Amino acid sequence: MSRERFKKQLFEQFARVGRVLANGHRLELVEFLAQGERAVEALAEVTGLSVANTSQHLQQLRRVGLVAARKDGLHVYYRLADPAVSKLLGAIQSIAERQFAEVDRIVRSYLTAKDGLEPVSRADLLERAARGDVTVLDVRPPVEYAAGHVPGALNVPVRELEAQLGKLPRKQEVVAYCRGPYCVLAFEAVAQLRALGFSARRLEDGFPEWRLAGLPVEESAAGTDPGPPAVVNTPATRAAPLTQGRRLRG
Amino acid sequence: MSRERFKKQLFEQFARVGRVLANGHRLELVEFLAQGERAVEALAEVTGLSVANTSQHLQQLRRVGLVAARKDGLHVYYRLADPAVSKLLGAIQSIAERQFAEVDRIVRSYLTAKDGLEPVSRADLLERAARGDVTVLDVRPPVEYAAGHVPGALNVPVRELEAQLGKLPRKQEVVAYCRGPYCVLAFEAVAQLRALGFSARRLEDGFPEWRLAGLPVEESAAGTDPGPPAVVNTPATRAAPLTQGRRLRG
DNA sequence: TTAATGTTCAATAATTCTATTGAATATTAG
DNA sequence: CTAATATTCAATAGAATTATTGAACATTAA
Repeated sequence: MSRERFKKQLFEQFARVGRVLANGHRLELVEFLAQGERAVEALAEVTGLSVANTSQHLQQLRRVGLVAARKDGLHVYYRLADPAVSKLLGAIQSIAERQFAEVDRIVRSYLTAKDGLEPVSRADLLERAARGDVTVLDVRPPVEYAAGHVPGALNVPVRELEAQLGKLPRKQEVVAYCRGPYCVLAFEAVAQLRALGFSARRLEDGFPEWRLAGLPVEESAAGTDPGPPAVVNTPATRAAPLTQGRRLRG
Repeated sequence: MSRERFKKQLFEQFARVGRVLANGHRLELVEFLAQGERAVEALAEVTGLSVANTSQHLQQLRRVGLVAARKDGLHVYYRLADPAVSKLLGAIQSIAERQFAEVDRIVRSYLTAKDGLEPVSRADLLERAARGDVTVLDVRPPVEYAAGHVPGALNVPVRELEAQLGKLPRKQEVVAYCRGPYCVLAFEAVAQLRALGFSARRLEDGFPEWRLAGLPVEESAAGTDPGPPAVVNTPATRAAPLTQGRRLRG
């Protein structure tokens, strides 16, 4: 094999990974999977894609080793193949962020209020939580909360926020978080709370980054919905063949 | 703006970066640019693309902020916009590597000899170089050598290796390196040297990774070819508009 | 000014990717 | 066994990406 051909083949392999990162829906799937494993239908709902289409995107992700899958009964649960995938997504986001005024513009145009939205750093939150002078608010759905959350965090999904205001002390600052720097749930919660007179800010990034940073994580059953088995991101079971001996139809 | 629309737009922005990483030639360009800046024609030669095509690929890389460009006289010099881009490429390569038996197969099928090709770690090389019991061999072209190399390394391009064997002491092990883990020059040099009876191994990864690791770098004029100005990877000058006031033709 | 050079632009055909549709497959429950 | 469910497969039309071509542009030198 000539050196030129060798190089072409090699970079073609690398590009296969790149191609899979070239679609917004797939990146969204990766972001969502960063929290733990999910079945196809749930992923379809989050992204707004059809189930069939979601399945195809997931298989592309799986083919290049970005996600892994595990079959349990009727469901196939997907998860990130490696925490490094989360970092890869972060790198892409940060490059996009740095480059595109547009990313900033989109974020800002969604957030009507501009001031006071500086996020709280993980270190600050950890310290203030230890002193007990802050209310930590997890605005993700109970399923995700159950799979792991910041110790001591209250779980109030955004939809129920207004109904459950009573849970929140008014004297302390509220720090809200959700899935990651671009998960809009926390933005929304902060906006709502501030509109209601609370002092509220976002945590920098979100829960996956908290976990990645090696900070303490609490796991517990959620009150309402047990959700899928709370096996979170264990890269132990490698992608076994999902279809046994199925072949093209003659 | 609804939350769904907001998310779609955001991930579409991220996917713009992903799309640019979806092509083998562009990844190859990034790998080559990891060593320092290069003019378009040189990049076209390395990748085997036409100049026009290379230019278009480079502009795609530039549009999403992966590379930056600087115009000097007739030439436009491209460079990585940020060392983080090098890491991003590395992440993609490592995922591809982990997933594809094929990547391994390609590499191995190019290397006829399998044994003794375990690379030398950077730490080992640094230590042994200090003791002087190893010959460090930089097999990249003189231009690249001049822009920065491992201290004390001899620069003998692969093509001239056989002619310049006299420079190499036979009693010491030779450690060869080039651009990165997938640069084939070092593989070739090692294969040649071993065939000639030398004890030879590769350095793990290559020079860009050496530099990224913060290890000492020596810069010097190359013997033969001064090459382009040896400004290496300074993210200081941001991409100024390259075309001044040029418009579509009526 | 003109000529030469390095780079970029614009249009095009060939290839590749995407979402949709409806059918096929595996698993569980009855 | 049959029915119901979750997922995957396969075919297809519409959209996007790629390499090629030749021309246009910007810079330097004469």
